[in-house]
Amino acid sequence: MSTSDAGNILEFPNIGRIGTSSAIPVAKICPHNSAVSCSSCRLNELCLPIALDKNEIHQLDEIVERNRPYKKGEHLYRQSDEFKSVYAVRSGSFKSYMVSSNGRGRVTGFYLPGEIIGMDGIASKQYANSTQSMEHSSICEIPFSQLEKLSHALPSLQHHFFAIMANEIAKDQQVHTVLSSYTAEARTASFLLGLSARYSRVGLSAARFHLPMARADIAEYLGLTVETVSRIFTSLQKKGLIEVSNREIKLLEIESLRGIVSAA
Amino acid sequence: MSTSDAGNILEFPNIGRIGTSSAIPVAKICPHNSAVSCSSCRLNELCLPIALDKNEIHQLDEIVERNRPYKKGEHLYRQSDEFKSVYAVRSGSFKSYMVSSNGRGRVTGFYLPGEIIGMDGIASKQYANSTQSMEHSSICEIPFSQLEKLSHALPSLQHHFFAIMANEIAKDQQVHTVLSSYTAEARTASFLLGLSARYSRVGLSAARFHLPMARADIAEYLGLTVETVSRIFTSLQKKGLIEVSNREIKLLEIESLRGIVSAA
DNA sequence: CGAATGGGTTAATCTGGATCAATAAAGCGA
DNA sequence: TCGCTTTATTGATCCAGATTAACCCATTCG
Repeated sequence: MSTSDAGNILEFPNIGRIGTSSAIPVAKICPHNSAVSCSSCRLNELCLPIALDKNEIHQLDEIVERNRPYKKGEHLYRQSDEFKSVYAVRSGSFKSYMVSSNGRGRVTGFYLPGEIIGMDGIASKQYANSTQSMEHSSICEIPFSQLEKLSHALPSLQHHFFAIMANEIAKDQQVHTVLSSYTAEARTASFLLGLSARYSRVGLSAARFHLPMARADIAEYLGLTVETVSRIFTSLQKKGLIEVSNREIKLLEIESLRGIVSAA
Repeated sequence: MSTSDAGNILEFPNIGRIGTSSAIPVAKICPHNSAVSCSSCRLNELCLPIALDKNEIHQLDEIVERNRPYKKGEHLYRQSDEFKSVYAVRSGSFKSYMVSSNGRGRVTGFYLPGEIIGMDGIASKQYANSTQSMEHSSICEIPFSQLEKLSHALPSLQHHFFAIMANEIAKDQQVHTVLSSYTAEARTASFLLGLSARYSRVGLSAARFHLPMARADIAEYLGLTVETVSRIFTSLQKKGLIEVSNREIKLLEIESLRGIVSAA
């Protein structure tokens, strides 16, 4: 997958690859306390520094602020806060959601290590979502005005940031397709395959992973109810396509899952 | 609204304004044969040249290619074509859609004058959608490699293009919310209000406009069926909130329509 | 420790919007 | 202008997924 899958989690053929990257080296997730610099961060091939040379990474390093870790449930920012920075997930995971007048259906994205959070605030100068840690997590904060200045100095950074944003747009359009036409089962399969792809790009197993989010979050994200998500997990398990135990997921028949998605 | 509402059509409070723009002057849609240069284009306050000074607009002008007009149904590009340019709608309208293995639910966006098309192709170097004219339309083509170079030379253009892309991201997230939780009626009301806002920013009436797209396109875009869209148009009309006659729409009770959306 | 709390599953029923079907009305090419 | 095709409306039925309602289990906390 790509440098930033942030904001959605669905798997599609042509989306999620950034043009410049060819073979992305497998990296391991950095532990919370590692990565005092981008050059030493194991995510640097997936995150902002992609395609930058050593000297350029050093310049990027200068503007990155490595904040204290976030506890589960802590907010990175809230809807309507003044936009100041974008954030790269170093470890853990985040979800963003919108508060709408009624109660339902508001999770807009999940963010895993190496992904960029907060780009929705750039245009209006305030964040359009609230974003919250789903587990103990750590973050690199990149003040946007400085990122802009640096992008101006480093054409490859400008190019890459354009690509990160464009990738987000392309994937949001895929999500649009999913939400507007897939069945509950196809949405769920697509969701699992998307997560799988995103985990595998940070060097974790594509076939076996931990869900950082509650069923209710998945349901909101996919425009379903908790009960439906739960039922579909059970039914996929009965069909032998996956194995679920609490939040541990094993994908047993990835091809069949893909089949469900493309039949949708 | 903002410089680029491209890709979705829903109205929301904080989305769709670009930070730098304060009071956007009302402009009229340029006729097909006008606008031989950005500086003389009546859309220049809404389109790419926003926030550029005279000299900068002139430089932008140099890279813009003003293509022959597109007939109804003609393709601007097709899914998987090599990405080369982004496009600004000069007049008319376009729709973009994705071909998925099954048949249904594939329209991903509508594009009106002043809006930017094709950004989904930047990341993967090929277009993720096909995009097609919905009526006799004209377009400005902006070769992306040149836009990138020029953005590097002109910080305000870089800033603005970041904002255009970010705006697209923010609005796609709003669409996510709509598709994942709104009822058919709320989706439709939201759609009409969004179109209204986009028409009014190019100087046309917010209360009365022509739908460039077929009911089937609206249905696909909103994740509904033609029948449902048709029924909801009829029922909104019976309630006295709108008046529909073929593709002519009059919004009679904008506040009530907003009420439907926020109750959703 | 027992109780409260938050997640998760399962089952029974209900319903909004899909599907199926028929007709009407525009648009359009010859 | 006619006939054909495409688009839109309306009605009757059906069904995927929502809703409602128990219930289970793990934490956590007084």
